[in-house]
Amino acid sequence: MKLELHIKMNEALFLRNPESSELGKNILKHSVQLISKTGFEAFTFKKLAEDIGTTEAGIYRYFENKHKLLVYLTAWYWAWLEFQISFHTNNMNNPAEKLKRVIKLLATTVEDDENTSYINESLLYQIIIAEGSKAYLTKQVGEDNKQQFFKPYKDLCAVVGTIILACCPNYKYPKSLASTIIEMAHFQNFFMNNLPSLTDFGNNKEESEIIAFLNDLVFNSLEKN
Amino acid sequence: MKLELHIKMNEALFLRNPESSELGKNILKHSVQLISKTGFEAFTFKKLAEDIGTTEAGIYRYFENKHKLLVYLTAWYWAWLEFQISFHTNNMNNPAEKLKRVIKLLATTVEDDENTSYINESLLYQIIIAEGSKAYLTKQVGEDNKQQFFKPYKDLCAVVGTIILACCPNYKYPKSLASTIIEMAHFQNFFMNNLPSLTDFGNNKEESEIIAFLNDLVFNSLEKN
DNA sequence: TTATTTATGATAGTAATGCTATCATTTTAA
DNA sequence: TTAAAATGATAGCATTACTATCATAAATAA
Repeated sequence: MKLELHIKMNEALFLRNPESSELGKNILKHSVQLISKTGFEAFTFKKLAEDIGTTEAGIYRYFENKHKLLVYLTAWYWAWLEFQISFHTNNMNNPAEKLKRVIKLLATTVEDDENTSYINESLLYQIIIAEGSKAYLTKQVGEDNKQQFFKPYKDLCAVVGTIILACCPNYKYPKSLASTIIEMAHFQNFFMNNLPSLTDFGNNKEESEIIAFLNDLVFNSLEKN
Repeated sequence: MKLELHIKMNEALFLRNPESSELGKNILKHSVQLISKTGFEAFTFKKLAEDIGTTEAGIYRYFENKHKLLVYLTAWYWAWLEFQISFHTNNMNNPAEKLKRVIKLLATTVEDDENTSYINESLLYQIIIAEGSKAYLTKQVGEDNKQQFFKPYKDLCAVVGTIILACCPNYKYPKSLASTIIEMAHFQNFFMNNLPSLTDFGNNKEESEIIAFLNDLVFNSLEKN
């Protein structure tokens, strides 16, 4: 038995649904590879087209510009992660255990699920860490938000916030703590690997230490309340 | 009496020292205005030159490219902030009070110090919030780091880490907590104003609530240890 | 003061980026 | 089997991201 997970994406993110054709899937697949290789700044539709063996115009039929493509990929990731979380915390009745599991999922390098899709989750995780914030750190964040581009991120944040409240109903900042955990899971990883003196993990570079830090941070806050 | 604070910048950040001439100072002044107005992506040296009333080539004599200029501005900000912190926490002997003061300084919109310089600190603070991470979220972060471009940020982080340790000598993650406070002071502000459902401050949009959140986060962690 | 370096302004030019448009050909769906 | 839709090939254009040249103005040193 093989079930394929399908994530329904916001239609305003693309001109033509990239999941509806081979070329579209290639765009997703190769853009993940190319962005993770060159970084988002140096990434262009021309290079992507050469990579795939199609033309620039071909890419533009699917995505308006590279910003939309980045937003698409990040939205896909957040939606995928929310599913991972709901799957892996299913039937857990202790909210604290649940929250620990969430933190672990957020801060652990994902392995590519070879079968699932044309998207390499492992490379995408690297993109999220290094480029993810660029999806919303723009002047258009307001319009993009109106079009619900960040809904998967907000949904994930809401899910985490709900678990936090389940742990500690009196806690005053569930949503801010949720966004803090999510962002820091990635930033501490980026810092650990690139600016290690901003972290306490420079020597071992172990994800497990980031997880320990986040657990410490979160549970000290929640137990106090 | 009027003392002017002077920040000595890393010479590898510029081709010609922008503080050494009127044109240079204009570049700094107008780039802060223009970046905060248009965002870093839409900001170009051409537009900046028009703004100032000079030519594109003129700007290139000072800065290699706009990335270096952004790194310059962020480095300036971190150095300036470190001074503010050392000034405002001077002679405070209670480390917890000191840390509270630091959090407040990090999360409070700065007012432009009209006199100090050609840099509008208030606008620069907005740039740091919305564009600051882009200074290091690049493929060149390693090389930039080798050239010490992020030293002011790392120094600030070290200062905050030291205060954290003074509060609680057993605490295991002083540097990671420091970078978390610094990043979150800005991200929660950005979220509050642009993606409010990621925070608990969407209704009032008060900086004081961000400060309260960060204090809660930090001191629960430190008191526990 | 003059001579000389140094900074600026004006102008040009070039390769790459970020698109849009057209049209012929192939693929797919009715 | 025919019409519709997707792709490939090519062209073009405005903007971006630079680099180069040369004349002039301003600062400085002899």
